[in-house]
Amino acid sequence: MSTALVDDDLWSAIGDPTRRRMLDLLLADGAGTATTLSRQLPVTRQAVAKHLGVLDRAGLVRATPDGREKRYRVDDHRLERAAAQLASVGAEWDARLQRIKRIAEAIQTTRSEDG
Amino acid sequence: MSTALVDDDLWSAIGDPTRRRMLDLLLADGAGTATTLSRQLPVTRQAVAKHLGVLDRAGLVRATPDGREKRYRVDDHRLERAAAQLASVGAEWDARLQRIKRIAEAIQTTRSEDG
DNA sequence: GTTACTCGCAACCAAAGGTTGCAGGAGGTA
DNA sequence: TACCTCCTGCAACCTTTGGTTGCGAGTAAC
Repeated sequence: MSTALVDDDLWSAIGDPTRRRMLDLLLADGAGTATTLSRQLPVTRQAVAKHLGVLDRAGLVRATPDGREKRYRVDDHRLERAAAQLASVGAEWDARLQRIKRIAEAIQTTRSEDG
Repeated sequence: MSTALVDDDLWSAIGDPTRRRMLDLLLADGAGTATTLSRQLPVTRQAVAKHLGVLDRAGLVRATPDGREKRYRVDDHRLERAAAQLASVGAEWDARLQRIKRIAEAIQTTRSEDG
């Protein structure tokens, strides 16, 4: 079962569209704070801060206190793992669909031979 | 930006773990009703029915009234598209990470040459 | 016709994403 | 030092969503 392979915390962390955009921004800029990210997003700083908390607990980002700022950076290994899980679920579904197609074709063939 | 390529309705439909398990079950069994699915899941029939509504509106499943039952089947094309989107987001993140690694290595090299 | 099973609707609850408002700490500057 | 600015964190509140229970209605089988 494809979902059995998936770390549900990791998945739910990347399941939210705002959090995915935040990861994109962090990757593009290298790092960012709740304030800088909120300036590039259609949500408030507090919403971003909550999301950063979720991503932090999921291990996808890590914080570095820097003066009065709290600078966040993507954890490469964790995001790689998340990317791999996405790909694996997609691949699993594809494989199932292909299997179903082959079975359907086999049934067609059998019917033609019978009829 | 990776998220820009993603149909948000489609993604949010497959973002829920229960809905992913439902898709897995529908693929494995070929078809199912709210009642049969709920028997294989840790949630009630009504919850399953709501999820089927979400999946239906996202186009990932289609319903066929069959006597007193309402039989649901996966829409192959739509799920293929969803799988492709998952894979593409994962691939995009991978590509960004690799790019960052190459840049980091280039900086290392430059520093060694300078120093 | 009665019994059993399925579906759909409505009310209700808890968690999550989002908002506003406010207090506090770290820097820069007169 | 005092002041002003900016970033952070906490708390209250609203709305959506995943989930529940309860109930009424239709279909199938005996």
